[in-house]
Amino acid sequence: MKLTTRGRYAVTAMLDLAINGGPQPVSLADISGRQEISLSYLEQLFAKLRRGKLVTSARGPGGGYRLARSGTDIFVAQIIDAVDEAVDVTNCQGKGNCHQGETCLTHDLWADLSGQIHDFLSQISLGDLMERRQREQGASRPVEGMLQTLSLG
Amino acid sequence: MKLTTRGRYAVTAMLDLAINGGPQPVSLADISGRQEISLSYLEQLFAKLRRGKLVTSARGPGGGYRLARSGTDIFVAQIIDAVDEAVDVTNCQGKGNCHQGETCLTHDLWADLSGQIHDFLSQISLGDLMERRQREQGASRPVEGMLQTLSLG
DNA sequence: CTATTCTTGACTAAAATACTCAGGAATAGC
DNA sequence: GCTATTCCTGAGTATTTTAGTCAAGAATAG
Repeated sequence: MKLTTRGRYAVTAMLDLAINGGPQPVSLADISGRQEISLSYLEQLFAKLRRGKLVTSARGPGGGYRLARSGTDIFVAQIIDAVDEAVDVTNCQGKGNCHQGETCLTHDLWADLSGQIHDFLSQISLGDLMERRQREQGASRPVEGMLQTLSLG
Repeated sequence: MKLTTRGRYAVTAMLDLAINGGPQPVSLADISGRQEISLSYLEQLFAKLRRGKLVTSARGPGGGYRLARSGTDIFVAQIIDAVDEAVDVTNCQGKGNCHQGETCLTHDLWADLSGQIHDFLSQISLGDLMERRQREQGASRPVEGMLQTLSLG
């Protein structure tokens, strides 16, 4: 699990899709305009999102991308996984040839740690993010919502 | 909150310090040898860790670094914060001049998200990691432990 | 047909990462 | 005081990643 700006772009774009899309597909040009992400960069990201089966595409005029399934069934971790291939956590490339075993232990440890983060992000769906967004637009009050539903704040 | 290999190096090095250190300081050369991290790179990392008041240093022969306080009081989030300066999450540099307000919303959203991860990593101390390590060495059984104490698995 | 939109691959500029190198300052032990 | 050890700092550098361009093509709605 890596946490970079690319993942942020992808989550943002997917959320745009969840908000502005529906039965009709949304073109990358639209997302590019709204979110100020370069079209070509979006093309790269959506190629990966499509391979990850998170979106489906329709070519031709009026075409674009749709969520492959309901936003309540697409999770932040899945989006990040699709665009940010996992880091190789081990120095020994998983061969386990770190001499005293101690080195490898810290590697396992880090792998577990990022596993935990992964689990955490697997609990947050696009639906959650949309829900929270609406609540904020109504009340113009920050945070809350998600923090509570996720019982971590 | 960024999650990169640099942070991993830092956590690994700090854990090495927690395990192999005590009243006596540990030299970077030792850590370098054990963890196979280049000495010069460690020097850079520890300069930041020292500025972050996570370690104290002693020069001269027999010198090295010590944890600035108990391992149970040093948290993974603090280590990562010390070496990986936070990302600027907004496109608008916090000016709030994203036109329709919608753009800014997704930014806030991501900021919250990484805030959550930050909170999460703020719950894991070096002490926890050491404790878990011992449990594993004794029982040679993976994961468990931390997963439960953190009530997230 | 034609304009639109996805699809792909190759390429590139800029930034970040993971280092190296060189010198200096402090200090413990002789 | 000398010397070896260790931290400390800054500058530089090779590699990788990121973010983005460019060009050509395929599908399809109208």
